[in-house]
Amino acid sequence: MKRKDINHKSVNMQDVADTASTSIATVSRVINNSTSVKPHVRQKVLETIKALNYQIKFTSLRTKVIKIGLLIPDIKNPYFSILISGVTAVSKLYDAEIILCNCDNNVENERYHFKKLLELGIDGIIYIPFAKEINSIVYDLIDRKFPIVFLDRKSDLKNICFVTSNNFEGSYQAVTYLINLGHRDIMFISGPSYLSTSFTRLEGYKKGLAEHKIKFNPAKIIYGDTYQKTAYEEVIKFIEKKTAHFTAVFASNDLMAFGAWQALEEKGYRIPDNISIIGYDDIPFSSFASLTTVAQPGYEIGTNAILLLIDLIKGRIKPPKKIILRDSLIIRKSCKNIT
Amino acid sequence: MKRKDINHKSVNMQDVADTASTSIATVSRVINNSTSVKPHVRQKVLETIKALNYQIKFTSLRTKVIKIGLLIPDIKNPYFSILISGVTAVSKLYDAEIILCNCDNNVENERYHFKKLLELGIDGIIYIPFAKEINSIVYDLIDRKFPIVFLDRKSDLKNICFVTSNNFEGSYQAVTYLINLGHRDIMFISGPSYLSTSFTRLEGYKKGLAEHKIKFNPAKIIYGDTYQKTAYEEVIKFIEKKTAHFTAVFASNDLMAFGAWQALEEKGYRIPDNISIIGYDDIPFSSFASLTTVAQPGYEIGTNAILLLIDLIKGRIKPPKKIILRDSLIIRKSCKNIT
DNA sequence: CTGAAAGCGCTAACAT
DNA sequence: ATGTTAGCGCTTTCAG
Repeated sequence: MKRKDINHKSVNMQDVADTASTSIATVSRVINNSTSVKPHVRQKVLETIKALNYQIKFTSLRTKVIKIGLLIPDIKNPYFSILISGVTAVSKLYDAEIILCNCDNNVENERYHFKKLLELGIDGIIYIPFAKEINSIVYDLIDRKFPIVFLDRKSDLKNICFVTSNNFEGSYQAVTYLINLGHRDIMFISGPSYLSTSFTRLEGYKKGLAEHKIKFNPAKIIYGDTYQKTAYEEVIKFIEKKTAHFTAVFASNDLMAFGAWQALEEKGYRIPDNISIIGYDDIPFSSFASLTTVAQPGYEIGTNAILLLIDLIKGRIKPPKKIILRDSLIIRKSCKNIT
Repeated sequence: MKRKDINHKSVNMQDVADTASTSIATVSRVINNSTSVKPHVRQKVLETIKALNYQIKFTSLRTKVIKIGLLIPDIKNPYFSILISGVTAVSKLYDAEIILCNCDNNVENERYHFKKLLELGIDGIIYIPFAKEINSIVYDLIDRKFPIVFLDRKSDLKNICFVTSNNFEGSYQAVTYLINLGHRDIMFISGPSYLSTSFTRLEGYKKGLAEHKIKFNPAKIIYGDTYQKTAYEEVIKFIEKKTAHFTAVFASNDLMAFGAWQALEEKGYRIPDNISIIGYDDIPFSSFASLTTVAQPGYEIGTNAILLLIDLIKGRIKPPKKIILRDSLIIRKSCKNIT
């Protein structure tokens, strides 16, 4: 899409200078309050700007606004909305421009967006990985020392900056809580195993079991894809096949917890009377549904990410740098003591 | 934030031209596949680009990518997430850049974002109004014929483009459904009355009552602010004060429906046994919670909005232009027949 | 087919 | 205090 297709001829700074009988430099000075300009000249320029309805623009190629690309796996996941609200809140403080890229959990989209963002001349990227394979573009960016911060994924990559939360600890807490409530058969609904969050949460789950001498049973693990729908379907299957006995479900995110909840209700179980459920993320709905869950500080992850990115862009810090925030168990009413 | 603060010196097109022993114009031609370039020259240029790790950029001031500002009242509202997903899906087809602005339901933020967007030289704006007063900047934009499309608000403004859905019809259907189920005392939780959606939905509610000879009782109207929390609080108050008798609640959005639901449960009512509830929007959670609701085609509103905006930007159409999509009642399990 | 040069809208260095 | 001019990184005439 080229400018020439666009129907919009507007008055520019030179026009203002001309009709105000001064130079373009002076107009620029007035607008930027840079060096002092004689009051009556400034006055005149200001008036001319109004008169011509000139739209001030900071589009010089020399001095640019910070442009940040925000790559989101799935805009419809409420957890990411919270995270975005953290990013946008801080962006205002720096007058930074946030370019939103929704990948819809699709690797092709991700690749497309990386390419386009780079072509747009962005200054940095906030990246939430979701795919199995790290996009080759990403390796390239890291090599080039391009400012990029990873979210929610520790990864084996060297020399990257990331902010995440302590998923291991959060998961461990959740499982321990269930065990203390008397549960020993705990179904775990994992996200895709290649995501560090999923993996780490599963590890936390295992540690919780191990610490209470409960044998880990792989049959009790379901692999979902973060979506509510898939979790629902998998749990239905699990129940129909009578795969394994369980008294509690720990889902790797709230969306999947709700999918499981729905499936269980449909199969005649009542929550928490027959089955206890814990989720992860603490999306807004979880409070409504009284879902006990592990809260991730999504907003803070967002604010930390952009702050870190800006430091990177300004060259104030160099990778690697990691920020790990704390997750915390929020006890509500979806779990029952069965001792 | 100025470019000079930014730590990033990169190879540019001139560098490529130099080491490929050709001119910058030729490099540009190769990149844009514009005029034909001799195969071996093209080859050489391509190799040089790789060798130097040159990042292709479309940042010329002459030819620009379409930049669209997306002003969202509240990114945390799942309904807007759906809408955004519609916008971003289409944006890809045009390689358009979407600049996300989250207003957090705050007029100052809205003003800030309008100002900044304009300064960034965007080509058009997708605007979801939420404030009582239309920002003065907006009048100015309309006067200037700046490409802007309004969402979810019909408004009294002349010569604007908007896309919305038939809220009147949707609301009317919902109320009629409740009435047919035997409900005559229907509490209505409105959004802010100055929003056309709120207003129109209230009108639909009134029409539904009128058609069945049920007298409209203002005492049964609660005014919320779109948030779940406020609806919750207002319903609690309503019940405690025994303001009016009701057997059903019709909320102007799902978030508020859930707020009401929460309040009712807390006060000992069971849904739908004692009270029936209908919402509006059909956010993803409503299906989980089995909330009967009026579905707004958020995704389609988003796609239509950006399509319309691009037409506006390209000068293919002129305001006014309105697109009105259809809302439809989704019957689930939050309502009960009480006849 | 290709290079030189003008120019997009603005800022900043340099004169005066 | 202000005007002139070079340039940001690229595209696009215009010559040749």
